[in-house]
Amino acid sequence: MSDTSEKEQAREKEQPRRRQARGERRIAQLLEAAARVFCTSGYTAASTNAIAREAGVSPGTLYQFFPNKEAIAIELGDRLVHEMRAAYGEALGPVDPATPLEEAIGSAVDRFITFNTEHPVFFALMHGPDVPGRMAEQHDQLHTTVLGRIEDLLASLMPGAAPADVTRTAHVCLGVYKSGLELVLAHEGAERVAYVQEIKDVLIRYLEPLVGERLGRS
Amino acid sequence: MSDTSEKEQAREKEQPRRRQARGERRIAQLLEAAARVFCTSGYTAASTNAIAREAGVSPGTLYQFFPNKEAIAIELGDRLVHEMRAAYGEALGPVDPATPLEEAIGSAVDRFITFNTEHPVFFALMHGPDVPGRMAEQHDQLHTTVLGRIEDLLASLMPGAAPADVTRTAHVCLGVYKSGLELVLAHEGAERVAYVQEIKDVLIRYLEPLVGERLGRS
DNA sequence: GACAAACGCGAGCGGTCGCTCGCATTCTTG
DNA sequence: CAAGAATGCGAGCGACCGCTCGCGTTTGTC
Repeated sequence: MSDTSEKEQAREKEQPRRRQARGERRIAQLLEAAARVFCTSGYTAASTNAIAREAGVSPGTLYQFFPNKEAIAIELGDRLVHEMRAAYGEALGPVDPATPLEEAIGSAVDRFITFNTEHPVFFALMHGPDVPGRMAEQHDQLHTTVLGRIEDLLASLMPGAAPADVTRTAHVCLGVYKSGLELVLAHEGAERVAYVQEIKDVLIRYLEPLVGERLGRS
Repeated sequence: MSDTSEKEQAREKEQPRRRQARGERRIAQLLEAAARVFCTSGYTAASTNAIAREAGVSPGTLYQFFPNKEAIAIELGDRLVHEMRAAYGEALGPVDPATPLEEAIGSAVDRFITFNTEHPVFFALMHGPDVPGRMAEQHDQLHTTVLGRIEDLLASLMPGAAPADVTRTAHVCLGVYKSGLELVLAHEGAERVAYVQEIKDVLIRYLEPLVGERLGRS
């Protein structure tokens, strides 16, 4: 009964499908178009017909490469997460205890701000309240991963704190970053730079008292 | 030609319509139902049929009292804003220079958190990325008002700062509050209280260096 | 009690959206 | 070149949504 569908699913994973170069190009083209549309309309309000039109193809062509609307966002999200991990995976890695707090926060914020400004669709997809089923899963997974990294980083900075406090502090840091990112994306040029500095200031001043007992320089 | 519609519009403003007590009750009932549905689904995803069902009436009855879906949210927003102004309008009023920073921030945060936890639909309506036309206006107006209040308050605390810096600081404060509110609403009991304290800590530590030159106590 | 206005109902209209299907075209393979 | 697979098209299906309309019921007024 379910043998067929299971086997098909398995084959889908192993051999994603026989594709020509043209097909791969169309997929990239469609994902770029989807990123633009998602950016301006959000996931739910974006229509698949609009994505196809933006890509300059027919709705039928879109569904040649994606089984449904959600799969487009999933694939887009997967590629973004992959790219983020490849480029900035170490941004939240274990921090050198000799590094001053300002420097650690500054470089982490800079890396993530750079990524988010270069890929504004990332914020649109991961912040929308509308994302359905499978996408929420993907979102939660990334959220948990990032949060875990921040917790580890914080735990190494404030060794005496209770786990619950570390978790709470991590949530606050991520929340501050997200709200700051919204402000950063809403401004340009010098003002944008100033807002980036504000994020760093907020985080530094928030965390400094918590890591006060750390070995100071000199 | 347009005479008729103009007069009707004018009359609509002056004499909102001949209503029976039953009608007023239905309106309140419908607004409560709408608040629940907006809370769980957001504005766009909420269907007018679902609101009517939640209120236990037919779609036709709903449209007896509201010209369209947007008007429901508008009316709900108006009542919430009115209630907020009545209850907490002074929360961001001119601050007594003798009040310590912690106390000023603490009481302002407490007031707004109380309002938002008692009316969760307020956050849902004012934070959703989906709000259409007229509602965005209402949202912007409130946003501008609150921001202006914060700016005035900050200006009195940091007299030496440039206006652009005050504006930026106000945006950051509001952003921090909003992201904190999200965390507060996501938790309950003791943990919720702890997150409220975190908001205060973030704001106090962020603002303290900026108002350092203020007259200190003793 | 008579009359009008307000209230209440729910089938259904017009429109959009996600998605399909039949068929034409292009590419790969032998 | 022939055959089959991949690609491309766009009209349109089914579902849902905002909203309407005709008609029956309740309420206020004289």
